Amino acid sequence: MNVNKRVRRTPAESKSLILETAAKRLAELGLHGLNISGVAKAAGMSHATVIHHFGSTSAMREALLQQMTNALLSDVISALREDVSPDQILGRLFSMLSQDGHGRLLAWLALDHQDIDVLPAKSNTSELFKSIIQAIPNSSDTQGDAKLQVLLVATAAMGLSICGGALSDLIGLSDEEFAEFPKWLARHLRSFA
Amino acid sequence: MNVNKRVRRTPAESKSLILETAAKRLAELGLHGLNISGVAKAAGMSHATVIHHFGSTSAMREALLQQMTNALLSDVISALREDVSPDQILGRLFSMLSQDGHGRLLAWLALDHQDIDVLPAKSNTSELFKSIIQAIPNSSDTQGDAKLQVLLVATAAMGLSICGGALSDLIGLSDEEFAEFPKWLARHLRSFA
DNA sequence: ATACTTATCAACATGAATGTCAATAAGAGG
DNA sequence: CCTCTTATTGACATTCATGTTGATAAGTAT
Repeated sequence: MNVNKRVRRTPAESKSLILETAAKRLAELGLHGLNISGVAKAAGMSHATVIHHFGSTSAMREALLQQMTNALLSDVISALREDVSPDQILGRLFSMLSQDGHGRLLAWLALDHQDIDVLPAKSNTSELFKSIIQAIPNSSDTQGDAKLQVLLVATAAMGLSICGGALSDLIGLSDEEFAEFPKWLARHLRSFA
Repeated sequence: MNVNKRVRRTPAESKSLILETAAKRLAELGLHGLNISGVAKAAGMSHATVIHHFGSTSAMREALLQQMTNALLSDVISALREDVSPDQILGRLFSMLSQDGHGRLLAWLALDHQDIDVLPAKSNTSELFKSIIQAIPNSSDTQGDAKLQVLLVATAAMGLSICGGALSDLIGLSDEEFAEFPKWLARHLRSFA
């Protein structure tokens, strides 16, 4: 039949192809999609190749999280540099966290190895939150409020990305009401300050 | 050495022993602890016995969730019947969800088989939410607000039970500030109405 | 062309988790 | 004491994911 033709990529090409595929599978298949064999198959290579580039499965997943938080960080930072009004920042963060499986991936990592130190991209994420907190309108005596607001937004976004649909069903929200949730939350957060 | 002595329990005893052990392991070891072999070992029986009683691993986990949501439901219902003031109800729900791994178990179930229909205890949970929504003070034109508040509390509690500690670190909250979070949220929710 | 580096892959080894099955024994009821 | 039900178990089979290794070939440099 076909002679075995090998595609030989540069390491950078391979890595980005793999991570791209992994991200796609995360979005489509959920966290099940983030195993070596599946990703490799979807990327059109053998799983040994993936291990060759990343060293291990968990390293691959951490690289993916790294990449995703980097993207998130730069998104938020550019938003902060633009003329986005400060009271919209939390809304932005919220939607960014609940989209693209960011929240799900974070949650999965936290759930899987609950021995937390594994949380990678720590410095990045920390920087991200600092930027946001500084950008939130603070009255001087509600110093801590900004942090609590961020915590609320982060936890809610995470919970939403995991269980949002199911919870909405259980609570009895219509699709329209459910879709309004981020705006509703943003409105109330604005009134916090 | 020792003659093989078998303990013969009634099916009810076995089941409750297994679920008890599973709950303990969920709290101590996280979701990793919820595998057949581990639970069986910790309960002092062979894993075949566990399968004999529950039929499968996932059935055991669903039974555990069933039990936990039942406990949660009766807790909340008794709280509703007592003289708990309505504006404390969300706080109660919040703490109940973020304790004992309720949130983590729910999240794990949702993450694992994201094919949602597996969500068991649907009727129970649904009833739970209905009771709570009815108990929330509603102005007539903020009919939907109660539901959104519940959604906020549920998602935040879930996110908190998964990532709370890590997020708090990343955001830079002190332990005291972090501990204040539920009260802080409850205070603001009260002002929603 | 030749040699060298290394990305790629098939095959194998390993280990964990789940589930099945037939044999055993504990207890209940006759 | 005998019988019958069934909770319990060890051993086996299966599946799946991860990781290893030696061989192969694609591309680069000399």
